[in-house]
Amino acid sequence: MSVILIAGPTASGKTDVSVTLAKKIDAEIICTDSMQVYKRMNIGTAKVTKEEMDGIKHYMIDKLEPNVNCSVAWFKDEVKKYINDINSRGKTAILVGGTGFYINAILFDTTFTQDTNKDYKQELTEFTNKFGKEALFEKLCEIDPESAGKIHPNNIKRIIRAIEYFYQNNETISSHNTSQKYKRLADDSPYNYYYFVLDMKRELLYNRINKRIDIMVKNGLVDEVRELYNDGLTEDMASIKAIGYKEFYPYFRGEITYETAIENLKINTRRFAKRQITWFKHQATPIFIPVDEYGFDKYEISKFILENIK
RNA sequence: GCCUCGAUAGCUCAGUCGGUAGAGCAGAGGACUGAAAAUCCUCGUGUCACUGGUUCGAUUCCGGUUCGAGGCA
Repeated sequence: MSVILIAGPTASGKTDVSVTLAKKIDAEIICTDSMQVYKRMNIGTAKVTKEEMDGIKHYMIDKLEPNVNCSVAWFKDEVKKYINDINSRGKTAILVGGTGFYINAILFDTTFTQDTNKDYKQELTEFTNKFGKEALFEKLCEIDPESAGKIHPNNIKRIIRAIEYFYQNNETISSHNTSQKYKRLADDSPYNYYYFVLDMKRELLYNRINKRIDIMVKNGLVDEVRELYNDGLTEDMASIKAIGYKEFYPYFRGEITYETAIENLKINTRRFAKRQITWFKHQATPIFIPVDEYGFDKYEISKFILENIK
């Protein structure tokens, strides 16, 4: 089974390139994006529109209500099913998206055992609020010194997961992570994959981000977010942690100005793009395509991709 | 025209009783395996406006110039 991956930071032009390529080779597209799965979040997530799809089938979009939290394990299983289905019909699957963590889970079939224990996680969160993060870290040091050496004491989220993992599996998360990471290092994938990342000079990317946000706002982003806000969706939900959404909540509450909200949105998007680039550079081994050197020409870029998958 | 205040990092500013400087923000680098658009770590950035003078030594003190803000005419 073979898949083509088109990844890259936000605003790098993935949608355009992927549809152009899909039309060329009669492929179908699966979105590997942690936020485009949510319904009612269209403008802010830069979700493909019907027109942009141009007749190409897209999957993993609008799969969840914004009040349901997505998870990698679920996402991976869903994508796997779609890949199998597309391949069984003799078509190629193109995975398009910027969530590197999800992409790796799919590509190297990360093993996820039993469901997470939300109650226990909640318990640990309450413990932290009561006794402090130092006490939480102490706990981890006792049960899993190896992980304690890898996870920074301030990274409460990771510490909780490590403790939870040990509690559930009686095995340290560090040994689990090592075995899963090995699959990537050994390039042990169930798929014959071609992995591309759209890349360009940082300054150009930042200009595109700033411009795109202005367009999103013009297209009604604020109204889209306000609807979610008015419907009682709160900032602790995974969906509302999305960039383009969380920035407006303080504005709706009157805590910051409209201008500040927009500026925060731009800053957060730039930082996000930077983190994405770091991921692709170090947690994956893709072929980087300097799209600026191709004049952002989707046909030229598709041509390059085709030349590299033979 | 005169008077006063200001000019220091990309931005907002602090500071140096004279020994060439530091905060916040912006920015850069990194980690990452069931919240990942999340979470977390590390790190700088300089003709101290220009020009004379005093001084062993001036970004700092004194004079002039330029620019900006305010005041008086």
